[in-house]
Amino acid sequence: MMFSKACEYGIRAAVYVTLQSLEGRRVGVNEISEEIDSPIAFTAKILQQLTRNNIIHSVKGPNGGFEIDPEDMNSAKLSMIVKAIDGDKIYTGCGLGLKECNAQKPCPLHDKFLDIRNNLSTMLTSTSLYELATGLEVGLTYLKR
Amino acid sequence: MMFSKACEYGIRAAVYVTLQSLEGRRVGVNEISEEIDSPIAFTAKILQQLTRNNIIHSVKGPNGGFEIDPEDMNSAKLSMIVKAIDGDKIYTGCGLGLKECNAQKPCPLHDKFLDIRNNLSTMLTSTSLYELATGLEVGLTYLKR
DNA sequence: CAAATAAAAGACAATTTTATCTTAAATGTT
DNA sequence: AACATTTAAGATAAAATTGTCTTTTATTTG
Ligand code: FES
Ligand code: FES
Repeated sequence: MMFSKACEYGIRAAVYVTLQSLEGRRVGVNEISEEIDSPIAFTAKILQQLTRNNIIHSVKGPNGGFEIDPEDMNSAKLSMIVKAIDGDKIYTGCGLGLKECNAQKPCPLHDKFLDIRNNLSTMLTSTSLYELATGLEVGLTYLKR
Repeated sequence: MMFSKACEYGIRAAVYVTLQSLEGRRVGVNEISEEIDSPIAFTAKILQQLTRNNIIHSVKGPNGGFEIDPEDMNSAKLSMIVKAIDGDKIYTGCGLGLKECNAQKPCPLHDKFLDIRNNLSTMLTSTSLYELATGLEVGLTYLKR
């Protein structure tokens, strides 16, 4: 709706990886997709994207899996995940679908849309994986239902 | 990105119909899709939806076309179009894709997402077709580029 | 080194969204 | 009444997104 399905899974997966890395555990695709209730093979693809974009880190072989360096948890923002998976149309696209959002030749919704989009953008660039994982840790939030 | 393509076309079409109805002109699908730069047959389908939902009015036959009663221009809000075409997942869906947004068992993004969503929702329910058409009328905004 | 494990990569399949085309129904004009 | 015009409806088609399956590559362990 706001994000693609791939992006939703990507965020949930990244948050779960963060939570587990906080405990020093590396996690595999099977566990991840189980815990965030997502299609496993599709989730694997998405984790690959996150890895290629250096948002999380992967290790092959026995006892391998995905992890995120605790040092990076705070600097890893939602905006990075969204950009890696959905691209930046959410930041640069016109709300009414004109080629590009352009203040010189704005669509009728431009001003109002820009407002919303800036809110969203600010939220995404200021929210870290660490922040999201901590709510989970204390049982206040959920990644599946 | 935020709205489906169908919804984008729907809003642009509705605004164009409003603009023309302001001048007392009824407009056909061909002219509409020309003026908003959208695929014609697809646009026709979308206009059907808007008509079925009583957002605009259609007249068949020679000199027929689409129009909106000037009395309705102010009460016709963007939220109606979005709801008619994209449904209400934009209002009730969870940002991270959990079955439904639910404050009792919130996803990690719930609070922040709700904020954005409320902004968006308020914007959509308070913006009328009339308001959007007037900007166009005076040449400040555009429906195609 | 061989075997087992786990991610990476690539081909393929299903579903949804976007888009087109054809026929039918309604309405005004001659 | 016949005809032209224009929306409505329904059947298809194309493209994009979502999802699966198989093979390859890297790494650990015995
Ligand atoms: S031009 Fe449409 S949102 Fe800026
Ligand atoms: S539960 Fe996810 S947005 Fe409310």
